Amino acid sequence: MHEFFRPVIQNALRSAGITTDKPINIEQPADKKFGDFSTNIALLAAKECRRNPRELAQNIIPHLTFPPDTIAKVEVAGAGFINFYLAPLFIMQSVEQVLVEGNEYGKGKIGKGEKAVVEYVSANPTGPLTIGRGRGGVLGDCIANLFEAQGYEVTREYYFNDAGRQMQILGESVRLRYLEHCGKTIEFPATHYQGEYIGEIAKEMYQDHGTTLADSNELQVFKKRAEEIIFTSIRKTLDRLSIRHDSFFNEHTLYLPDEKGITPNQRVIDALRKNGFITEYDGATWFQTTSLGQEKDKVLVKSSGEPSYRLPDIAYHITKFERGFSIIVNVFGADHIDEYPDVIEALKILGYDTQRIKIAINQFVTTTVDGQTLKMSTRKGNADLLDDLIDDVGADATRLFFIMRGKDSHLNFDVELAKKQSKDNPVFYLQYAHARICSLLRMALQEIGFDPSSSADLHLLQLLDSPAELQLGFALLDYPTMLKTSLRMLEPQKMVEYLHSLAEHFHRFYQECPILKAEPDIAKARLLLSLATRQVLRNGFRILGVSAPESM
RNA sequence: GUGCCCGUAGCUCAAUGGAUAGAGCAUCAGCCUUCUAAGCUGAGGGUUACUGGUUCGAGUCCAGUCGGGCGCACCA
Repeated sequence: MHEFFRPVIQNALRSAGITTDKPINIEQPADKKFGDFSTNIALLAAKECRRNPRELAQNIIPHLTFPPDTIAKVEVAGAGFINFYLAPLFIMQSVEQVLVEGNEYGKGKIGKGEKAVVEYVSANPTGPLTIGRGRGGVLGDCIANLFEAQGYEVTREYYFNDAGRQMQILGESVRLRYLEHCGKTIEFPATHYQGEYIGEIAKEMYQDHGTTLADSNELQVFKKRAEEIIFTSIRKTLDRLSIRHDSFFNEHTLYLPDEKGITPNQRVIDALRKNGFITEYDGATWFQTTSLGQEKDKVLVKSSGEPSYRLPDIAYHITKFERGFSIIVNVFGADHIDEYPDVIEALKILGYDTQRIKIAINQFVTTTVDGQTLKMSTRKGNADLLDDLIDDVGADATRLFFIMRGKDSHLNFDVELAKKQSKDNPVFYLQYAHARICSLLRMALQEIGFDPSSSADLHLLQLLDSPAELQLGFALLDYPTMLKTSLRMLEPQKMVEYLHSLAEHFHRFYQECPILKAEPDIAKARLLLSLATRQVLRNGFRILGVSAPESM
């Protein structure tokens, strides 16, 4: 809709002889009495034109030329806003569009021909997924959906590392527990993984191998088995939430030499060195971030000769550029907040267009059970498990609760609320609207033989003109804009809010307007409006990954 | 100490620099012999943590203060 107004206003400014370099903003006033849309261009341009904003607005209005039957009223209000009121006919014609386009309604083409990569979860296989990871997973999945809805070719990627120190400790942890099963007395270090799952893996290995592995100091067998089991469990958990990935990128590949015998990691070092950002001291190789104004240099290669995580991380991002992605999105939790600035700096030095990289950071999750707030704890056995939460409240509530707050807000996950089968629970509020429409349509088929697949009577929608109907119709035509806004902000929460208000508009319409008892043409028109609402709810639910129940 | 995020109704949270700061829950008052009341309508509830600044206009941007969270490894 914003694209509908912008050129018209642009032309009006020109023919009114007003020149300004200010952007033409199209807003949707919070209060409907200020119109369906408004622009503040007269306020912005007033200063450089040396004119009173209201007077300027009055001068612009006669030059606005809209297509017929689209705009009902244009007026100047407040300090100099120009407010637009849509014609009822225009609104209802837009509703027809919803029904014509169906599942495709709302989708855009701005990403056509562009490749985007969205990286999320990326947990190393050292233990089961925690609730905190779940939030990032759902956020990433929804963001990927938003990109797809605008026509991007999206790769959903999971970056992991099955080498490295943490995995070493994992193997060691399993081995120690295994030795316990073999009857040995061991000392289990506090630095190792404490979770019960370690013992379970060890037990399985004991059952398969007896004590035959006890004398070997070889960690590999323990590590391998642990990795397999844990990765399988992670993917199972993600699957329960319909979180999927197209690509699993193993950090290990960055340690492998190419045809010329050079590893991607080494190439990064070489390139940074050529630019004068590599120094060596204390036996290690450093990224000289002090010359970028930071307090300390950052280790790229440890004195042991192994790269630190930072180096492959840079190399990894280079592969994203080399693989032709024009948009690179990274989703991660607040605990990784310090991770990306160095990567960005390095990429900038190496000449990559870092504007293409978008970072979505989600703040932490606390859970409330029985009014008691529990804090997430890491690397202890008592971290809250995502699987337990899904068991408790179900996949739909888990997904929706994770994204119903802005990603920058700390999320307080009220487990009791998520379980409630009542109106307090936002999941039910949304799904109920959908189920209610389904029920209505079933009844309509029975009572008046309404055929939802027929498009013959679409024009009847134009009969509708009550406030409740028009507001619902307006909400429907707002959907494509919301999708774009949500993507621009990398914020699926906007969609949750939108769908909530859409459901609200529907419930009000349903309350105020009798449907099956209305005269036949009106009844059909209202059923079509309901059908369009159901369509938009479904399309929105698909973006959020929430199911659309036919009855409740 | 320092980097990032947050501070808005009793609670959980909204508000692309715009108009009288909004929802839900909770509280109170109404609406079912009628298409799902898991719904709708209405009322009360605010010095947007504080102090300055920027401008036609600030919850929003800038500086500082006070609170809370997360980081600040030759772990990832």
